[in-house]
Amino acid sequence: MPELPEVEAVARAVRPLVCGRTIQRCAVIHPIAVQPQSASGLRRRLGRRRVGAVERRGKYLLLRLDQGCVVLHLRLDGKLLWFPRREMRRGKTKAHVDVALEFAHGTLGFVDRRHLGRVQWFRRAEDVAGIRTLGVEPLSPEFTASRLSALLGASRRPVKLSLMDQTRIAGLGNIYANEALWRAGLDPRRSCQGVKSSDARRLHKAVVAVLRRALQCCLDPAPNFRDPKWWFQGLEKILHVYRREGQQCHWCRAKIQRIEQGGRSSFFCARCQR
DNA sequence: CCTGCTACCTGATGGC
DNA sequence: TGCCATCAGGTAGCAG
Repeated sequence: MPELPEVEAVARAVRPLVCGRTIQRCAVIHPIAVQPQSASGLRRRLGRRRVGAVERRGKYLLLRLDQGCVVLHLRLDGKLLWFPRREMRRGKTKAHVDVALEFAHGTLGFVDRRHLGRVQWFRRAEDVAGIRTLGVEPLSPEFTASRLSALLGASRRPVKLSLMDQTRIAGLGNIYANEALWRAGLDPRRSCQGVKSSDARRLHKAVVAVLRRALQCCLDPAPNFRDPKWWFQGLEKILHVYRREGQQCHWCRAKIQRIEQGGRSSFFCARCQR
């Protein structure tokens, strides 16, 4: 499920739990979560390694180790859970956990019922193709209106697809691409070459505003890894189009429409977005 | 190089 | 209630 704001909030929440701590042991309960790597390889690489830093790149989460780094991707359904030492002794830890990183003070569990997410080890983050080719971080100073204009370029594909293209902008997914286009008043079907510089300025502002607002929402309340059922709450309240087909546009009251683009749902207001 | 489609998985939801 | 179809916030890999 998560896009940039959710992954950033997870990174911030997990950082104080594991930074400076040593992974005593890595247990791979469901090997699909580490494919195409091997469970034994991951165990060997992570065991007795110290976590130096926790970082986010696009939607990837990195645990920098004293040797190499753990690369996590939550994909659609992955989550992190934290089990304090006491719970582990009561044998609660293994429930639904795919990969467990055991520290002296507790265990960090990766769970993903759908098994699309991954926990893997790489010598360097750049060894991951998906990370190497990531585009600009939209909340960094490098992300400017003219940079956005340039990266949309003269392509004829719909602007919504390019917004979600991780090699152009890192971390924007279906929800916030939809929301940014609504906020910018741009039709998701508009071709990139049709996005003029005044549109690009509005779109740039909208992307930044939407992500900032969502991040705020994700940080408060902060992720509670100790509650196995926990996930980000309250995001519905900040959504204007996503999953609101047939409901009134919050700006003009016209009905929100749903169409399909690149196999994903796009939601927009045909009156406000042109 | 660029673009578009499919596979990968499992659970939730809604219509009949 | 049960069954079936559809949908889900992502990416890699492959074909054209």
